[in-house]
Amino acid sequence: MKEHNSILDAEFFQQDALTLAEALLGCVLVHTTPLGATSGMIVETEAYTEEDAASHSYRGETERTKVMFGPGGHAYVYFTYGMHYCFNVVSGPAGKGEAVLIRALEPVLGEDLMQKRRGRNDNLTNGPAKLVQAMGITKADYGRALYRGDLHILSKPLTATISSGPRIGISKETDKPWRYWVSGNVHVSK
DNA sequence: AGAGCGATGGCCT
DNA sequence: GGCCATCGCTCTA
Repeated sequence: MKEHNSILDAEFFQQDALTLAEALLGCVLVHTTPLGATSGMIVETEAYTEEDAASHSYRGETERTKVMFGPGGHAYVYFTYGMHYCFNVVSGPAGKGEAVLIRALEPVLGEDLMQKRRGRNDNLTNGPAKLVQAMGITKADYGRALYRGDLHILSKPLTATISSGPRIGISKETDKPWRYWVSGNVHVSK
């Protein structure tokens, strides 16, 4: 049994994307920058695998997706819709192109800094691009190790119930219930 | 409360 | 050239 509130180690991220997507619920994402620290409990995730037509890794390794094919425990940050970034946790062993998209957080620390970064005082982290902005994550964090350093995840026991269902904003593989969220949590997107 | 849509750029066919 | 793992504003109710 892992110690509560300890930093998730490299081994933890070697789990397959579906297992990891569920295991990350309740854990706390922490980012410390010169501006201060922000953190939030992960309340919504989505799994993407190599055999999955909705996954960026589906068409093989490219310059953009190469980190997905590396070992688990690194950040996959991608740019979308011309103006937003999303943050994924790479999962599984090296050679497998899979990752977990972090879709929503419940703010824990540094809510004031989140408000400043977002330029508003509501809807801080209830969506994948929103939480990236609130946490101060950028494209420079692409490939960054999450098992050490200023961007990491703390293990946390989750007492709440987990729900699952189809992923959001995709047009393929919509039958796969690979989106997981903390049941009833107000910060889940939608 | 919910639908419609514009902004804006990289990636893939 | 078309498609997006999005967000937030605006319009209608």
